[in-house]
Amino acid sequence: MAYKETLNLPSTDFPMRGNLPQREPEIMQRWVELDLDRLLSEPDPDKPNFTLHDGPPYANGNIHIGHALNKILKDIVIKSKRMQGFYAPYVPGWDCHGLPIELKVDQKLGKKKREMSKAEVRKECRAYAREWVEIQSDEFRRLGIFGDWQHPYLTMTPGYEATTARELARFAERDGLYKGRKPIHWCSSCVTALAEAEVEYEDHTSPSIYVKFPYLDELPEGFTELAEKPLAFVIWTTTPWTIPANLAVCLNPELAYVAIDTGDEILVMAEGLYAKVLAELNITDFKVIKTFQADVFEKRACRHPLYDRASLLVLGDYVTLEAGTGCVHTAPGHGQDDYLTGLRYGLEIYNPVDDYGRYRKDLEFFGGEKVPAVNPQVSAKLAEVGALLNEDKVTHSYPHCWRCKKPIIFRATEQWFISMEANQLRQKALNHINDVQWIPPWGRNRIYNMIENRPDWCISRQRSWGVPITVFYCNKCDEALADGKVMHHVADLFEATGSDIWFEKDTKDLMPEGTVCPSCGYDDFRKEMDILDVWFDSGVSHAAVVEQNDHLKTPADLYLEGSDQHRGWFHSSLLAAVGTRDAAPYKAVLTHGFVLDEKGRPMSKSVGNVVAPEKVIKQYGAEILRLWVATQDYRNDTRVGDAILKQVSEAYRRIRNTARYILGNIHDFDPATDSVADKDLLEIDRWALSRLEELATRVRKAYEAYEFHVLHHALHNFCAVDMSAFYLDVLKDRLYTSPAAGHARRSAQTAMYRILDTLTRMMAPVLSFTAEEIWGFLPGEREASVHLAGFPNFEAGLIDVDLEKKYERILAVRSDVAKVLEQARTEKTIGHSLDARVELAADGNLGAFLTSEAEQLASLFIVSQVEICDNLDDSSAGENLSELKIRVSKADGEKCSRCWNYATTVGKSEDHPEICRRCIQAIA
RNA sequence: GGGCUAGUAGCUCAGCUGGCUAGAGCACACGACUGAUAAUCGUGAGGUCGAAGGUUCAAGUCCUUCCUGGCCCA
Repeated sequence: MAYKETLNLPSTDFPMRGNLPQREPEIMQRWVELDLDRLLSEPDPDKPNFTLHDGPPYANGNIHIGHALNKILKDIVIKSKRMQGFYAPYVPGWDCHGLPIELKVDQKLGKKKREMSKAEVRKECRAYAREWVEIQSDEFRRLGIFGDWQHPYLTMTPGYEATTARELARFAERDGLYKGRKPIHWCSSCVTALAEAEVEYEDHTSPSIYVKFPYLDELPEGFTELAEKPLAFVIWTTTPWTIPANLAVCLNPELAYVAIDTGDEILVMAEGLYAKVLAELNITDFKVIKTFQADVFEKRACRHPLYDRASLLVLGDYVTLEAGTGCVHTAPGHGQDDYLTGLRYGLEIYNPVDDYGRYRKDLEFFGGEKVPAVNPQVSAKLAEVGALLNEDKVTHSYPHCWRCKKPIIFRATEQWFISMEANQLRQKALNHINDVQWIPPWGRNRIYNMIENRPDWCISRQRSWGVPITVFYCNKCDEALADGKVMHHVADLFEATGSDIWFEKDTKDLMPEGTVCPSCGYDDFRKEMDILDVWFDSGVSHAAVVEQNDHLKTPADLYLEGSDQHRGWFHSSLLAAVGTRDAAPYKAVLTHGFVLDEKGRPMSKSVGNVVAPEKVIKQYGAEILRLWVATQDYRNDTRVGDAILKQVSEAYRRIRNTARYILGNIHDFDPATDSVADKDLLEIDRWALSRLEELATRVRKAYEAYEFHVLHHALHNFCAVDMSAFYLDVLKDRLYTSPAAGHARRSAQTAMYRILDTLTRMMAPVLSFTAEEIWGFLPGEREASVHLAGFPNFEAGLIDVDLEKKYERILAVRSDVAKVLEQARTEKTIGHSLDARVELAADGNLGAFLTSEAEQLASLFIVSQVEICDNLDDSSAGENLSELKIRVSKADGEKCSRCWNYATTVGKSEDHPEICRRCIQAIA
């Protein structure tokens, strides 16, 4: 027992268990004391700038796992860039305006809201957003995200709002801004526009009518047989009140249509629907006289059944065979598809219904009537003119107002748009897309297709919580004044006090003195009460943040968000920048997938499969969440759940224990005085450093390519396979039993020290807490924080390809030996591998190789003796190396009670009868 | 319905321009050690590469169709 005292056993205070939920806050405290966020935000003119511009999360609710994934990825990018030698500041931001917050505040205020002014309600919204910014800020910091948290950007601060207004002014200056119409959900009872989130779908009984639209154009070539009788296209609708607004009938160019002779007339509908329809109409005597594709009728005209105007035949692929006739009644002012079709064909976005849901007075037949109550009258009128084929009732899901619970309508209203064609915005945006690096590359096609096909950007919202659209209307001629100069004037006012003044000040105080209406010369105006789409807010962040912050560089090097942002922020940012600057706001765009549960389903409260970051942090620690991010190939969707997190924490423990073991074995090592020069290192130590350098190279490349899962697997594999299972295991004998300050032990310590130093730096961007913890235990002079240090430089001299080849061969032999040792263990010949004596034999090349390496094989196999024989009869053949013969037997001699190797020298010494000669020399 | 995208062992990932019995690690089973010990080491068992066709001397890798997911639209 006394001999144990002469060993150099590992010793460290570095705890085996991470205890992350407790320890992480302590490490964060250290970062605060070091003032790391500020130090890392300080510009460093000697370093190239790398700007990752943060996409602002919405300032409402606690963060979810998707936020965690996004922010951790950004943090890994920022930290790795910094360690690669960049100055990489990170300015986090929040999206603060918009409907969800307004609705929450509405709820909170309840009846009180009615007595409050718009400006007062906005103050409540502001306070509400601010509250969540603080909460989320803490939550993000708890994840170990570094950034300028003292100076985040908020889309609701005066400066930001001023920029938003200015960017809008720029669009106006370039004639990119115009007023048009678009159908929106409208509640005639509440007299208000509704957002999709305020619409509830419930069952509702509506009329169901079939209506004939008489064809009155020339027939296409080859359709003469249809000229013999009156010809009509048959539509089906459940909203008769929209018939007065009908401007077109839409057909699907992919579907076959038929003309049916019913005796007195010829009716047209889709081939796949006519049988069903005719049955409903009780028409039994008919004949299909022609089948055709609809495209020949494109842009030919029917006559409106009630009014003396055309209803154009148009094409649209959204027409289906699910219901109706295949000929779709199209009122561009009253439906989404209808609207888009209307735009494509240049139809008027016609809406004869006022804010209270009444037809305009001048509408023939129905003026002043309320919709949809007017439905029976419309049907009656259609019957009267002979256009109604059938009337019935149908129950279907229909939108209702969430507040008053009444059915709502779809109705075109005046809205502000950014034109996709003015200044060739669309084409320019498409061109710029091609100059951006999309990671993964398919992102390019995704956003390209969207920009190519999207309609003009509707930027107005009939809401309170947002940046006002800073235009005025002449009180005399009603002309809109969207003048760049005037708008810039307003923006300057916002700069000082924020956009609330729009709702607080009188109109004349918001306009430059002497402004008159350009069309009538009058000088009395009213302000627009609509606000801007929040996508416009965040879309101008390049102007409000990147351009205005001296620490950041324009255009940003990288935007990094979920793949839904091809439609969202990447999209609006691109349009906002190209429209005003003719440049993309980013050089590269990186996207990640969505976080799903372990079965690959989206997370939802109702399914009960939500994994909350907060809970993971409490149970495992933020570090495990960070490592989880690095285990997943985030370019696809990622999965998370208990089993996966458990697996991640296992991987974590392996890395942590490897570090701990090394720390324990270098506790008496001072790199400044005890290091062994490269050329004097023992062979296997040189091998270990060669492997390390290859790992570092792979890891460096993975960081550069943003392939963090590659780096994690490489790191983990290195710890588990190269280190733990081989190198560190083999090293034990040398470390424990040789003289503490002798060359052999110092050589091992030198290698181990360098390995851990490199590993720690390499893991720091991912395992930010643990790397910091290890850093504090590493000996030698070093920066106060690993996050102030850099990645190690590439040392080509450490890579020794020949040596690695040699060890590859040794490891193959070792693996074969291990199998035979296992057999011996099963047969109870040995327990520990040191109980064994191994005999090897092989012909030719391998035999010569083994003979040349004979000296160190016992140590590498962790057995007591290895002997190379000429021939072995009763032996096992290798599995890796079939020419290899292996025999295992009980080792010769006695077990040394100090080093546990068997040796014939044990018992030969009178002074030390229990230990071997090697140990006697070691303790001498 | 459209645009984009994914589907290799229970899990997380490799598998380059088609070419040796499809690889790691983890988890699992069994065993060893008790000087990394709520650790460590060894061995083993896991895959018709989503399915079906096709091209080829040869396909996880190329082509077609289908199935099942995801994001965004409609």
